Amino acid sequence: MKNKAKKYKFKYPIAATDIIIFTVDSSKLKVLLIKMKKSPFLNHWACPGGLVRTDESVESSAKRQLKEKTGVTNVYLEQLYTFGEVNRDPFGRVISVSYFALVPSKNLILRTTKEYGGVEWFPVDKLPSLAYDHKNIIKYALQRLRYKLEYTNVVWSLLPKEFTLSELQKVYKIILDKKLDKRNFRKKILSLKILKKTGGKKYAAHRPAELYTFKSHKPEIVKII
Amino acid sequence: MKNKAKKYKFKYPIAATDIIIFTVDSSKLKVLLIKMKKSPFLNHWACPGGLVRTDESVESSAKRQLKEKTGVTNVYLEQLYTFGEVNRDPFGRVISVSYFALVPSKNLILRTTKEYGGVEWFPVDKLPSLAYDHKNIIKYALQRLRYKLEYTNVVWSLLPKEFTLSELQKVYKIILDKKLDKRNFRKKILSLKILKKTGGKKYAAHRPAELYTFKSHKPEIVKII
DNA sequence: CCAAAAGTGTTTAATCTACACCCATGG
DNA sequence: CCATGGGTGTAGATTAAACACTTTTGG
Repeated sequence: MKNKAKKYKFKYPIAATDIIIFTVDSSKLKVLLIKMKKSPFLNHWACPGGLVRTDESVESSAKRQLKEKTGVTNVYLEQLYTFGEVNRDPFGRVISVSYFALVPSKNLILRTTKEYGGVEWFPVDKLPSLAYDHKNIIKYALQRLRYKLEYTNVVWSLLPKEFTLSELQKVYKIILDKKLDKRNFRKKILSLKILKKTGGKKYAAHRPAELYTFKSHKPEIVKII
Repeated sequence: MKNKAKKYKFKYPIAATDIIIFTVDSSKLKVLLIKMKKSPFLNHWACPGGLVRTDESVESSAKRQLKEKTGVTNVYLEQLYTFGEVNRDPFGRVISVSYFALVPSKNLILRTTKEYGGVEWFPVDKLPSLAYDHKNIIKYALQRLRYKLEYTNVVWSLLPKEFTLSELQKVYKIILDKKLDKRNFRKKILSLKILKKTGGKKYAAHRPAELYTFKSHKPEIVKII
């Protein structure tokens, strides 16, 4: 009965946020996870998250979690889905409003707290044992991410301010996991008029590449692929 | 202080569901609303909804609300968005997980309870004064509905089992609010192989129309328009 | 026989797909 | 001078858009 009392500590379900944070790094799509120290999820990993307070909106809560748990601020953040199965959380009746975040790979300043056993990036195709229903949530987030890349301009949130067309194409290749024809990709992306040349070039042991930026960093619906 | 005590009756925000129920009837897209009897929303209208209990999932809660408030069961129901602003509900700190439902126009068996002042269908272009942030929620639901009609087969949930191609086209015309070429529409919808002829015909004061049904009543991604 | 909606094809424009070679640089 | 990735165009296939007349029934 003690257990049950604990389980139903609150008269109504309480709300939490969980954030699926993606980046592209070393030719891999990665997700940020934290290591848990509490049974029954000892040494399992979870997406950062926590309870929503009464004095903050759900979105503010997600931003706060993101900052507190990872030090990440000012990134693309979008509500994903609300998971509300009765037994999804063994610690209590918690409804999870999930968000997904996209960060450029250089913003990888990770912060850890003693509450958790660590913070790490994992390639999405090599995930460790996950706590709660987070395996499902990540799967769902991945679908949404692929969709977003094909139908909106949010890929800007995964790239540095200036980038080459090949770098842009590579992000698409990694996330969509399919080959794209270089000429067709360039023709298409340039025809959309969402990029502009910076005038700069990236030098390397081959012909220098033009650098581009996104004209706008606001989410827009654009059919890209 | 009494007020404040009431407002913060719960240590954490509590969760509710709100359901935006659409139908097409008399050449209008309509939404089901219930009339409120409590100040500050006396005589305002709201989408049906209510608190999520600890022993039910969020989706079950939405289905329960739908049944209790309107008598409607067995309809298309999809999670829409979770609205979590701090001051969206003057009665307390409530997070609303919204759903949208699509019902065929003949399932209009409305039920009302003494808790509310009435239940009615309103055309989306002639909405009454709405409680809470429900005007926004309906606007959001409408966007989603239009998207769903263009990119999935869920239009089946707004139609009777058997229908003519003209009836199908009319639903698209009403919801998307744009003219569609009859020949192109038929060519396209038939090429998708999602319909089959029933063999029956609908008779009227003109040439009889072939009746069709959807092969599948499961949501699928299909580019229709 | 008349009114009303059902049903049906073709032509043109736009978009998508496949595909191969030369260029500019660093080392 | 060579290895490496950057940069470019065209032809054929597919898909989308515009458009008008004949058919079948009820009344």
